[in-house]
Amino acid sequence: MITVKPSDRTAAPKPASIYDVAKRAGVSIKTVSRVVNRQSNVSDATREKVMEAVDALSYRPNIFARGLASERSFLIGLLYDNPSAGYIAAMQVGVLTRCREEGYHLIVESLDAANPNIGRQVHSLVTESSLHGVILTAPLCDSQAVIDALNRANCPFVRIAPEKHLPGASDVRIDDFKAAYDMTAYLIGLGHRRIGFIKGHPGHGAAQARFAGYRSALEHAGLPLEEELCVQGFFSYQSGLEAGEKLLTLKNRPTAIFAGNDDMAAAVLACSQRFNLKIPHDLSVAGFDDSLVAQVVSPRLTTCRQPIREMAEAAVSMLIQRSANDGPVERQLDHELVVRESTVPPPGAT
Amino acid sequence: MITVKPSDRTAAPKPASIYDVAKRAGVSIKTVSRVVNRQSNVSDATREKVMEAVDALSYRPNIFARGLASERSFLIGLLYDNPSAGYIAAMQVGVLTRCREEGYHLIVESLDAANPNIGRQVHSLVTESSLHGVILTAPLCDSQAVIDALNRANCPFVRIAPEKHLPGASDVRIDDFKAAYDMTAYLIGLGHRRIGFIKGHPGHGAAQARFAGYRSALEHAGLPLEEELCVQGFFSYQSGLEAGEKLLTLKNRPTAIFAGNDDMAAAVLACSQRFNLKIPHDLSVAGFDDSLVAQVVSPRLTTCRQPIREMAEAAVSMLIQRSANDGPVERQLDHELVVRESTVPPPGAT
DNA sequence: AACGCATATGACAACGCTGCCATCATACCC
DNA sequence: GGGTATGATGGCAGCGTTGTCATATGCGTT
Repeated sequence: MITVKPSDRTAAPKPASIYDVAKRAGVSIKTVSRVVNRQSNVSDATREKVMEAVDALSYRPNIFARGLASERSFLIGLLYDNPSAGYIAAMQVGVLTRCREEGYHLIVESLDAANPNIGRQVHSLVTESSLHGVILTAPLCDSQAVIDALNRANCPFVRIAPEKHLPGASDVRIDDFKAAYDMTAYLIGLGHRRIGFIKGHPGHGAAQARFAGYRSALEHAGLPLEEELCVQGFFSYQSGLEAGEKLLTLKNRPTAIFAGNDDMAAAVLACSQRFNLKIPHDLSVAGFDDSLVAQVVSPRLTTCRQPIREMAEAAVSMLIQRSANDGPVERQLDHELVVRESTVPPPGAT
Repeated sequence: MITVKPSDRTAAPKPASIYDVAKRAGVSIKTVSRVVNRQSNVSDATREKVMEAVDALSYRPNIFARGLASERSFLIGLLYDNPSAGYIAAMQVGVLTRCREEGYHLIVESLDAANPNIGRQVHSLVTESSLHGVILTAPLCDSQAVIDALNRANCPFVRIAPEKHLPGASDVRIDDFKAAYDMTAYLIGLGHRRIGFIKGHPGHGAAQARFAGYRSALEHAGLPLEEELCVQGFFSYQSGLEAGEKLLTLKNRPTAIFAGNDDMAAAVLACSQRFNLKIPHDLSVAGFDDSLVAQVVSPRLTTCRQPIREMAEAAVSMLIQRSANDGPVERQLDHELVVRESTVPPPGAT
């Protein structure tokens, strides 16, 4: 019942080669190569002829021949180890967008950051397919072994939203400090005076920066920093549950809780049910990241969006423009406060 | 402040080539090639010598040279167009696992299924990099243009959980009929007698199969199929909201609702709040897919899991084993009923 | 001893492209 | 008018591997 037309299968579908294009355009293959690679020293007339032939034959250079003959592989590697699904998906979209625009292809590899052989794995992966550059996401981007291997292979790389700072690395990130500052200021603006904060994993640079932003905003508003309102979390749902419990059992409980990421904020939501608190009426909750969770919990979370897609695009651009011998670079993109239903003025506010 | 040790950058990191291995093992490069490709007609002694050299030098064949010289590219393509994030991530993990095991690499491309040029895009992508095979996910896997292009390029492909049936395609899927049957039977087993069903998008084979499974389970249990309990949805959250509304305003409302996918089930959860129904106490809700949503809503959804990872692995295996000239193949994997907190016996049950 | 046959190994071209160098024409300078 | 910079183009080797074919070796048969 399911069949294939034999004709579909028999034809040998050889794509057009550079020879075909050269013949059709009446030039040498070398000239075709020049045009295709946008090199100079080709007359406009010739370029046009070649372009026409390229279009007519739907010619696309063979990536293997290209990779073999030149140092340029037109291959970007995306390396990750088991990150959040939404995160990697959003990133990949951004990466692919830019790759397509630039005629690059994307090779994806998932690695185990805990594997002691990780450095060797990365090195052989990179050299064997002479990747043009690689993009690293958490937690791989926080592994010194990976960075070292990449440097050893002289392979440019960019880390996206790394958590720790690592010497010799190029990064794309947002300003976590300012983002947390903005969120806190927004909550203060709503009228909140007692704002709880759930810290992220200590040792993660981003977690620290966010906490610092929170403190700074309080300070600027002339609000005291209260010890009991700042509890330690570890970015996990579970840790958010425990932290939320701590905050909500306080005699003088906060009117708003700002969690270091969305997972922990979602945990606070779940937790508050047990305290019979209506969100946002009795308690405002804010998260960070604008991950998928933020949009599917009820009420949806006010949070701070990292422009993952744009960050990924920026990373590819950096990779394509830069050479391995440039020094490390840091690039910061704008975050965005996403106000949803989980935050309102505190109870009793005018 | 951020610096790179110069030594890290200067070394030219040429990976070992087949020549190095041959020299070290004292054989010709051809013999090395034979060993590496697991071909026959190599003596055990020679094989061992070569293997040792390969290990010592961490030799890995250059993918470009390989792809250029042979028909085999060791490249698997994963094509998709904007699917759910969790879905694509889970799939990718499975694909990567098998690829790694078999020494293949993964190239990912995101395409626009609606683009009229899609066929040409796919064709040139496949031929230019002579992909060994490609894996298609929804909605690309339901595009006849894509299938045609692949067939034209003589490129093997496997579709994962396709929604429509398409002639000449190889598929990996679960038994949607049986899965929906099982879920319905489970609800009946809990004591439910009035079970609402929210249908998926008409025209999607899976949606139809699920509805058929639901009906069949009712029938086997001697329960009547009631028109008013079966409402049309379209797999979207929004459609689930509307469908839920319809079901919950019924005079004789169901004690359980089985939605054709998790998104619609999550919508029923949200919807039931407005009717002041406590889930699961007043109403049991079941979804389908075990997508991320199912785990983050509260209460977490009872649902039916598609083993996406395993399906992806199976797809890669099929691609590696099969040649383009084999006919299309269908492979079915086991689903799994995931019972969580959203389903309990109906109110008033013993 | 001569032959056939299977098994093991190597020599060499080819894959499609780019890098390097050579060539040729043109334009400009003193 | 001879010399020299500059732009446009082509010839050819070589990238690291595999496919094809040739060769060598060992063994059983007659």
